[in-house]
This record gives sequence, C-alpha cells and structure tokens, in this order.
Amino acid sequence: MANEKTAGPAALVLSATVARRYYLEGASKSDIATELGLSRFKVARLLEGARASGIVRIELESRGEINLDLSVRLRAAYGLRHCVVIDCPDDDDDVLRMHLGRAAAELLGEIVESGDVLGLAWGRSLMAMRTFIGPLNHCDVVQLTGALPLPGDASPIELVRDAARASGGQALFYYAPMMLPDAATAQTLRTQPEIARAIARFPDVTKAVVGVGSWEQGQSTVADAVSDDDRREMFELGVRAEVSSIQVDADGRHVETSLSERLVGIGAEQLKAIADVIAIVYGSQKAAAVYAALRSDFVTSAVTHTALASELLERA
Amino acid sequence: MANEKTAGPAALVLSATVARRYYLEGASKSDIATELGLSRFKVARLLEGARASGIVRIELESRGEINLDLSVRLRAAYGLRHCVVIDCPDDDDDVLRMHLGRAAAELLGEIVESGDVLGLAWGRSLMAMRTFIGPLNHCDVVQLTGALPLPGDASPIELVRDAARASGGQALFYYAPMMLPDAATAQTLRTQPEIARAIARFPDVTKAVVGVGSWEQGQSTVADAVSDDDRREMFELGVRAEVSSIQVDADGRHVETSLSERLVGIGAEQLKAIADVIAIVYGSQKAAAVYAALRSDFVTSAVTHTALASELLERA
DNA sequence: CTCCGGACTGCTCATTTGAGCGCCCGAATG
DNA sequence: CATTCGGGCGCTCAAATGAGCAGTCCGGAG
Repeated sequence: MANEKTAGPAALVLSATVARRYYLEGASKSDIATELGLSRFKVARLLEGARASGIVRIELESRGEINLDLSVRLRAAYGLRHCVVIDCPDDDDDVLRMHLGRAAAELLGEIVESGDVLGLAWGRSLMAMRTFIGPLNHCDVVQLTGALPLPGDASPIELVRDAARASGGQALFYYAPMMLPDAATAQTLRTQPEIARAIARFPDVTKAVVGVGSWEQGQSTVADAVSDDDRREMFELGVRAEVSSIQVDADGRHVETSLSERLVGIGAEQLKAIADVIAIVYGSQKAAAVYAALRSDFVTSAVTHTALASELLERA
Repeated sequence: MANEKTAGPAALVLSATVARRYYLEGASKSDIATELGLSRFKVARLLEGARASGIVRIELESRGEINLDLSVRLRAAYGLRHCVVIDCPDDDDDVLRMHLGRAAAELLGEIVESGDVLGLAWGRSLMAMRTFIGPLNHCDVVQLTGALPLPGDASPIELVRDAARASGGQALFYYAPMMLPDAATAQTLRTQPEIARAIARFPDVTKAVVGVGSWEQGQSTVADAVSDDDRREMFELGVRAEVSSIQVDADGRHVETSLSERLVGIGAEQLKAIADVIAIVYGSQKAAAVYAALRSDFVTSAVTHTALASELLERA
C-alpha cells in the first residue's frame, strides 16, 4: 500500500510500463523482469501496486444494449440462472417492453434446446416478444395461462403459435380467459379438450417466460381484473405481487387465496417445478414486487432494464 | 475467435460473470470453474474471448497531469531511460514551459541520487524548473553552458544555485555568454577560473537537463543568435536541431560547424558521455528537431507534452 | 449409409505465478 | 555507539496457468 502521493513520475511510468507490457501486450512477468532488469518479484509488486492505486483500470464494457456489469451483479445477487439487463430509455413503457421483449426473445433463441418444452404465460411484456422471436431449436410450446382482455393487444395464442412455428414444434394453445367469476366455471373450462391437452403438458415444461405484477391497482393486469374488495382482501392476506397470476407475499412466499381456484392456467406447484422460469420485469415502481418474485421459488431468470436492476441491487 | 455478433445474451453474461470474478474480484480460474460448473480450460477460453471481443477493457489511467500511456509508449519507441508526457494545454508556451518545468523538477527530485553530479544547460524551459525544484539528494550542480541574453528571464546561474541549495551540494556556475563572435575569445573565456572549474567537472556529470531547438529562425534561441548567413550555411551542412547548443542533423548525428569553437559550454563528446541526459521538449512545430534529438546519442530521457508526444510516436 | 472437416472439450506437462519467509539496509531510538 | 524496528528485496515451494494434443460431436457431401 505505497503512498501514491509521493510516487514520482519515474516510478509511475515504470509501473505503467510494466502494466502495459503485462496487461495490454500479454508479456510474462519473468520476461518483463528480464527486459527491465528487475526481479520478477519486483515486477509482481509493481503490478499489484498499479492495480491497487488505479493506474490499471479494468472494467466490463457493455455490449450493445446489454449492461453486462448490472446483469452479472444482479444475477449473482439473486442467484439467477440467467439475467439480462437492458440499457434503454425507461420513460415510455411501450418502448421499454419492446426492448425487453426483444432481449427475452433473443435469450430464448439462445437457451432453448432441442427437446425442451417451452411455456409462455401472458402479459404485455410477453406479447412484445412476439415480433422478435427468431429461429428456435425444436420444442413444443405450451400456453401457460388464459388471457385477460386488453384493448389493442394480441392474445397469447398468437405468441404461442409464432413460437411453435419458429421452433417447428407443436403449439398447445387455447381460447380461455385467465380468470373466471367462480371456481366451478374455471373447473369446467379446464376440462375443455384444448385446455386439458395443454394442462396435461404443464409437467413437461422445462423453460417458461412469465410476467410479474405488483399487487396494486394499475400495476398488474391481474390485480386490476379482480374487484376492489377482492384485491383489498388479498392484500391483507399479504399478497404483494403475482407471477403469472400466482400470488406471492413481500418475500416471495406463495399466498393461497380464493383466486387460485378461479384461474385457468398453471398452478404454483407446477410453476415451481419448471427448471427455468424467465421473468420479464420492468418499472422501478414495481421494485418491491419484483424483489418478491425474484426471491420466490418461482422465478429463476430475469430480463429487465438498468433502472430496475439498480434498484433491485440495492434491496438485495 | 468466436463471432461476437452471434453470441447471445446468455453467453455474454456468462463471459462477463467469469471476467468479473477473475479480473475484478481476483478469483482463480479453477475456483471460478468449480463455482460455475465449468472446466478451468473453458474458463480460460471465456476470458480469452472476453478480452479479444472487448468485453473486458484494460487501460492505463493517467495519474494527475501525466499521460501514462503516452509516456510508456514514447519511452519504448525511442528507447528512453525516462519519459514523462504531460497532459496540459499547449496553446500558451509560457504555461506549457511551466508545466514541463515542474514535471522535470519532480523527475529530478526522484531520480537524482546521492553522489550524482547534476549538469544544467540553459533554455527557457529549463528556467521554468527553477521555482519547482524540491529537495534533492546531495549532489554537486554544474552549469553546462553560458547563457544568451533573454529579456525578462533569469540566468542559468540562479537555476544552478537553487538546485545546489536544494541538494546541499556545491554549485559550479559562471558568468559567460553561451556564444562568442570568434573561437579565440571563447577559448580565452574558458580559461577564466570559475569557468575552468566548471568545465573541469564536465566529465563527472552523471545526469543533465537540456533543451532542444529546431534549427530555424524563431525555433531556437541558439539559431536566432547567429547571423542569417551563418544559420543558412549551417542548415546547408545539415543542421536541423541543437541539443544544448550542440548541432545535429535530421537523424540526430552530430554536425561539426564553426559554431562549436565559439561556444562556452559542454562539447559533444562530453555530453554524450553523461549517463542520463533529460531533454525538456515542447512545441509540435519542433517535432522534426525533437525527433532528431531523441534519435541522437545525446538525449536519453524526455519531458514533453501530449501533442508533441503523439506526433513523435507517429514518426518513430 | 459412411466419411470428412471443423468446432469444441478436457487432458498432460512445462512454465508461470503467488504466498510466506528470512535477509539486509537505513532510520529512529535508547 | 549499539539496538531495534520497518520496509523493501529476493528466495523456495506449491499452486495456478498456458500450449499443444487427442477424443467427441455434428452437419454436410459423397
């Protein structure tokens, strides 16, 4: 820990010479020592000092839109399998979803292997993937949830079909709402042939993409779809977020509510059983919910943007 | 040499993870391999790829005013013993000289060892050192040349005295012009007691600081001090630069002219014999002359500024 | 179907590197 | 003046690393 204030210019230049030969030109320490008439130990110490004093700066360069440093740190902080943090403007949710959708589509293209079964939930961020799905290895694609009516947005069916077409696999989709007024109707729907066929494949799903919502009005299409009374009641039960409509508390623990029965889609146990569940998450105001989702056993990977990633890192 | 265009986000993040653990956190490759379930060879290849593709950026950080990267490269390109490149505005020669003077003074403070004999030539850039001379190890200080009248500037005598005071050594200075009208007068002057005493120490000088001038009107106080005819004649003999009044051609070879006889100061052979001769050089328009000086056997070290350093690197 | 070329992987072995230790020199101290 | 202390230096030995090599997988051509 040499005092760098007193290090003269000659010493600095010597350190820099050694650092350049070693780090930039890849010479071995012994060789540098010989060249400069030093012992290799001296060279090692100079390098050590150069790094400690910041003469040598090593940093991770972001590649394209991906902020690699945040990706790596977020991945490590939450023990994620995959993590992609996109550096893009986050003032417009539509633009944001488009960027994240593209990144998620790329990620799928990379990690889906032949023989995988891909599950796709529903949400606006997932829909944004649709246009960007590139060639996929052969895999069947299963619709994980019904849809909620969203004006101007496509249904999960198109997404599942496009993905299946891109992979050459089978598409298991169905027409159904995500949520029904009562358990009985939901149960009846689940017996419909197409729906049953998809549900039967849930245990085979190896990779899935889901959305995450915060359990507040306007922060989750699911939360918005229940009555005010129901939403408040569920909030009091501890519900703070939903992962593909599965409700979790602030620490990511699953919260069973009356809603579970009324859903058409994958259940908590089956979602948990999927080897890799990729969540597309965005919006710093949803940070608490996303924290819960990433902490939960449901989500194993994340695609997000820099602002939210930074926020999540502080909470981790 | 993996095609980075096709490398997906997951691969990028993996590379970045490995790079961060290795370069930023200092983990060993084997450990990283174990953690991530890879072979250490795979890790090595990822790191190699990460560096090749620019994910990992390693660069030399400039410390204070010193541009380390240029210093190192210039030093290597010209085989210099010491080289300090200062990053400072170069539109005002006075300011520039001040910065270079300070750097040179610092360098002296660092490299002068007890028992050295320090020789100081004359020039405006050398004069700028005066205020910045800090404590020096004990050494005698010898005035290497006479001075030319420069309005408003101090004489080399003050510089030599200040340096000697800073080091606690003996000061060998004298009052004499650098150049005389004829050889006979110069010869007479050299026999003056103070001058002879200084000259007698020339062979003992171990470190010296000199200036460099371009052999054109306005680019060298020496060139300006001879008659137009003489200057032109010497130019035709090949003189393109002067190092502490010693004339050299475009490639740094010493050119003997009638001037040599008329000088009071150190001669070519004796200057060449000094172990370390530091040239303070500045002004991109003098690049050709400085090139010659650095290529010559006279100069072994340099203190300069970024613009000139870059220019010199291109010529090297 | 086989065969081939290329990419990728992990092995062995020689080289390089890091950690800890004792030495030496100079400065501060009794 | 002798002593002690601290920092810088280079040594030894074990661990880390790089280079070259052979096995394997995969896709395309014959």
